[in-house]
Amino acid sequence: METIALAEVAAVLADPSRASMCLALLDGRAWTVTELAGAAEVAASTASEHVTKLTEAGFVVRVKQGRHSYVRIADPRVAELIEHLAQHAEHRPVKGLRSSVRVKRLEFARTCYDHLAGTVGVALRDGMLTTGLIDEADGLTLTARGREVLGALGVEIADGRRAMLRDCLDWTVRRDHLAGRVPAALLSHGVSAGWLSREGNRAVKVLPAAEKPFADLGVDLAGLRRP
DNA sequence: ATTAATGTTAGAGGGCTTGC
DNA sequence: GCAAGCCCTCTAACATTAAT
Repeated sequence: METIALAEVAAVLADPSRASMCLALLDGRAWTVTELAGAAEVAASTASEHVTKLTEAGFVVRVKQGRHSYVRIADPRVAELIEHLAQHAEHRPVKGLRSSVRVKRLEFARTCYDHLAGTVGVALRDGMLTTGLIDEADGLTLTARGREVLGALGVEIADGRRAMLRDCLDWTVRRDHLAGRVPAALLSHGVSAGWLSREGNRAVKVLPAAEKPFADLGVDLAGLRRP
């Protein structure tokens, strides 16, 4: 029974068009069906059918707003599942200069659904551990000092049942970065505060304004090798 | 009210796999 | 080899909504 369910779920992601749509949705934004059709390079009607299948499988949710139908990842756990599958897919060698540059940018800093991943994401986990802002003695927890520093930086952590902090394996660096409400709030605030800028294809640009706040979080951005 | 944009559905075609 | 079935994709038609 479970094997049948697993096969059915896997079959939903086995289609190249649906896989392209899921990867596009990993940037955390809500996409219209037309935008997803463009991302997957299929007709809007085809995209609409794929969105229906992804919705029925629980991978995405559809929100109707006027004549638009917005689609987004249903749950952060779904995003992490897709991210982990991408980890295997990205094992293939990169061809061409443009692809190589794109991969290098993604390796340095990118979004993993709603939080920061890549070299910067991993450095953030290391830095916050080293400076005692988080603790992993009894699972990942935010320390009192961590709350204080984040509060001083203006990062407001949303309430909710989702875990505050958890590890998320990074497919480029092959080490853990932080997932959960805390890193989600940090990315959101980082973008609005002008520390970070979301580029296309999930890449994140680290702006000069990020140097000071990231130093407070134990990350020496100048010491990280940029692409 | 009309036009344009967007999304959904039905039906058909093509490619592939499977069973005979 | 051939028919049947499945899956993916497309066009065409239609419904809905926003813009003019």
